[in-house]
Amino acid sequence: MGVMTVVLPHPERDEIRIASVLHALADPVRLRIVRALATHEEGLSCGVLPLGVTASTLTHHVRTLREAGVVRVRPQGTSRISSLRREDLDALFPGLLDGVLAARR
Amino acid sequence: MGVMTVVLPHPERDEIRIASVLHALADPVRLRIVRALATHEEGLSCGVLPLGVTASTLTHHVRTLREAGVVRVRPQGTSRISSLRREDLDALFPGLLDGVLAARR
DNA sequence: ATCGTACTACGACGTTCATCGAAGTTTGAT
DNA sequence: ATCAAACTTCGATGAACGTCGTAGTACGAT
Repeated sequence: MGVMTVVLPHPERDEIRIASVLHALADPVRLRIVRALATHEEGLSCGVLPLGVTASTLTHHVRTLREAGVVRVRPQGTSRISSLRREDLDALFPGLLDGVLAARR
Repeated sequence: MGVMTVVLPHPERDEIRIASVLHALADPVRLRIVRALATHEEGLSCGVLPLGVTASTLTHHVRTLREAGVVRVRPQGTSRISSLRREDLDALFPGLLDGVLAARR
């Protein structure tokens, strides 16, 4: 019975709050995810990344990013394709994302 | 016996880590402090801000910001003057601070 | 020397968080 | 109809966090 396919809730642009975004970005694993997504405009299935956490932990992190408005997630087959919400973030907090990504290491 | 006056440790610019900075900024009270400091180049005693937390909680927040490298704190009389480490942050993460401050509300 | 102000250290408390494993759902391929 | 792969949900666990109150230290003024 379809529960997995129930639409994934994403905040509208106006609902994105800076504190939530910062909290979402303030975790090493999630930061690595964001960096990876930054180099894959098309989006990608985070499961392919070598993050060193279990699948259920990854689910938790991707949900945190999605609910904060940092990533957009769309189902594709048995996978979920995540992509950075660059336009929204740049519009709301111009420079923030670039600043984060500029951090070497 | 001077314990209060023992130098306040600040990370060098090279020691500032993006994850720590983001974590430091990801709290409503600390974000209000940073916003206030952004409009006071000279720095100010955070105790004067209407933050709605006790003095000991404020100490905790200012220490978090200082240890992350977001603010510089210098003793002055019985007070501590905090100021934003704008140069360091802009050099390390160009745009980040401006992006955070650009967030309306 | 005393006092008030500004801040800190310490300990406690409840909450949130990152993590995992086990069990379950969905989808696409066989 | 079966099966495997990708992901989710649930519950548990230990760590980190924000908050406070109490007690204490440092400094400036009286």
